Amino acid sequence: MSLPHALLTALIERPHSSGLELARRFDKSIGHFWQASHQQIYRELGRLEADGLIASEAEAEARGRKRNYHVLPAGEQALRDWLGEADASTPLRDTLMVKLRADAVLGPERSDTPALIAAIEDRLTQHRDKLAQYESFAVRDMAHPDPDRAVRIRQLILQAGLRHESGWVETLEQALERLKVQNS
Amino acid sequence: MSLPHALLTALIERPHSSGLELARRFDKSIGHFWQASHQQIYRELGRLEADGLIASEAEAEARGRKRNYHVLPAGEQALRDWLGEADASTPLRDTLMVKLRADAVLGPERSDTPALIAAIEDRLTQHRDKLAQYESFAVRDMAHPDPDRAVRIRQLILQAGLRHESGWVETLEQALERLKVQNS
DNA sequence: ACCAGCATGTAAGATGTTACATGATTAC
DNA sequence: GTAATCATGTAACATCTTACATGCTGGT
Repeated sequence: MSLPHALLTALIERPHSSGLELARRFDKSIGHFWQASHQQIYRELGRLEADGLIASEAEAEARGRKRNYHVLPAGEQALRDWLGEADASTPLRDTLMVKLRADAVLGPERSDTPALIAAIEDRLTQHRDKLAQYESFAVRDMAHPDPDRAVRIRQLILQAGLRHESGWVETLEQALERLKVQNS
Repeated sequence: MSLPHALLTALIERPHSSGLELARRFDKSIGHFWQASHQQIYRELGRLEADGLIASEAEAEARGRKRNYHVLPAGEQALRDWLGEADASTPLRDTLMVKLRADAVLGPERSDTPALIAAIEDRLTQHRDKLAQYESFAVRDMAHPDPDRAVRIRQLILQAGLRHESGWVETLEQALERLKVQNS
């Protein structure tokens, strides 16, 4: 589970942030590889504060008031310790693979292959859009004349995203090709 | 959510299966792209039966007795209907990306890069193992002389797995390369 | 005074994980 | 008969999603 650590990272990168500001950043940069809703973020910020890893400077603890957090030394240490923990590899887990298998098992007569083709085309559009977005980031990012450590790591993460999306585009294009031939 | 549909697919493929048999198959073929524990499977089988999508032939409803299920017409229809539903694209979501970003944000002095390198090497081993496993499947699968519809779909799914794992191997190798240079 | 948007939360339910409990069957 | 294993579950908890509730702030 990485949400608390993603929040610690985001707060070290930009201290004095509020929950909503963090939620907005999770919709952009961080969100490209770790997603979280604002409800999750508020809950997790509460836990991190209770655990003494972050603190808020809010005088007023009122409901609608902005609360800005910063990371305490214990929080930075927790993040550092976490870097060395082993994590299990993310297994492939995707509904479309299940659908393809269902189509194969049902067979051409009992399946509804045209509907599946439409669903795949929809997904393909999503991945192509994301891929285009990443490519525009890459153009901006690779132009860096003398990238430092942080920039090089960001480039690395971006390349992982590009690989992920172009892999899906390739997979889905192949799927369409095969399903359409067999359906005509 | 695809677990019920994955179970329907598995039960159409091999009717008269019990919960434990399904759980074992989720550790093999189906499990390569959709995972579920036996607890989840039992719970979901109960729901599917309550919803009238599957039925069990067990005379005795006793606790330790084997219960074999089969799919009812309503279940097959539910599966067919599901094929056309749109699914959201699986976003990249991985703890190692968060760790890389944390390392970048902490900077060379405050991070523990050697620990991160060890964690990445551990992950790299996992993905290489999986990749080797998929490659051995591929050798067996691609040898098919005249693949029918079902076999071609299985090959497609396997290629998606290969792409996924080799993508991770590539990403992690790049990460190690960059981190090590900067750490020496 | 009011409204739009900012900001923080609560509640309920689905899903997933971990640990444990219990009955039935088979091999010896 | 008893131990191992097969087979089905329960319980507790963590996570994630969806929908909703409430308070604050700035513009008109």
